[in-house]
Amino acid sequence: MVKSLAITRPIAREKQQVQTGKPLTKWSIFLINKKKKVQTNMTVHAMVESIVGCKWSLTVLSLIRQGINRPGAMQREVDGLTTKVLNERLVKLTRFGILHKQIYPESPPRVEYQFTEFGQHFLQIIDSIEKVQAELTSQ
Amino acid sequence: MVKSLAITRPIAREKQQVQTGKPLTKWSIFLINKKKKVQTNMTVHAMVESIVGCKWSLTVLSLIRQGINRPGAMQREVDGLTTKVLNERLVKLTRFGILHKQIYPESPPRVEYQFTEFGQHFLQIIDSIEKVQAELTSQ
DNA sequence: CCGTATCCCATAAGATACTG
DNA sequence: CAGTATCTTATGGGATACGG
Repeated sequence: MVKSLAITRPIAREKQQVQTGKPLTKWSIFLINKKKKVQTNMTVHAMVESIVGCKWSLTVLSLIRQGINRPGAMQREVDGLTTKVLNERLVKLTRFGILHKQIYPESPPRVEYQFTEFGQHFLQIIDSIEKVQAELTSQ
Repeated sequence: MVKSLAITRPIAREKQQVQTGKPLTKWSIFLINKKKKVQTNMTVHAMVESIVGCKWSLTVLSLIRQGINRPGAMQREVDGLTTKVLNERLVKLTRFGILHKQIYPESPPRVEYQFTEFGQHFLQIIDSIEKVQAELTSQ
């Protein structure tokens, strides 16, 4: 008899965190749930794992920072990025409160994503990655 | 007829990178392979994804920085970290040249991990994560 | 253009047991 | 103590098609 497998992968881990509210460390941050903010015991550490653990997340964040902030444009820019996955990432980053989704009621529909104030904090992490990259390259 | 699934997850991505040598961007760094250094077209971006994407990696790096650098001690410190996964992470981080494995030929055997000079660059990333955490907590 | 839905399968990580 | 091996299962992400 084998016990059921623990939830382990990034997206699953996130769900688990939200459900159980169990912290990895002592801090808490906010996670946006539908229309209200719900406090959960998720850490930046866990958030970073959950985000970076998902393929294309860093790519998407980089793109938006470069000003490529419309889904269609992103897909055109990146080879191999499918609609489904792109949307999953955008939804997730939005749920995390890192991105804000701006919908323009036009025809054809237009949507733009931008960093929230909260999300801007995360850019530091992207920065540090690029900084390391630069350091290692310059040698 | 469905084509074989592309290799997509962190560890798999790493293998793919090493095998094909296809870069995600224009930079190259080193990956330590057995006893010689082999240049491969892996980027810090990809490396970070591959590392952080794996559960417990950040935890392990944090532990080592705190001076908890022996496998047994790590396991005692962290709840839920199994031998198998811990070892997988340590091997990987060592292969990446981020950690150095120091073996003391004693009995009982003693092993200690420490950051390589190369690996110290990565501490910036951990730092930035902790900085963000601190920023978000202090509000 | 934007988003959702379905199908599919290689695989990450937990559980467990075992060796030097 | 350090590390390996085997088994297991839920799931991330690609492919594809469809709807507003």
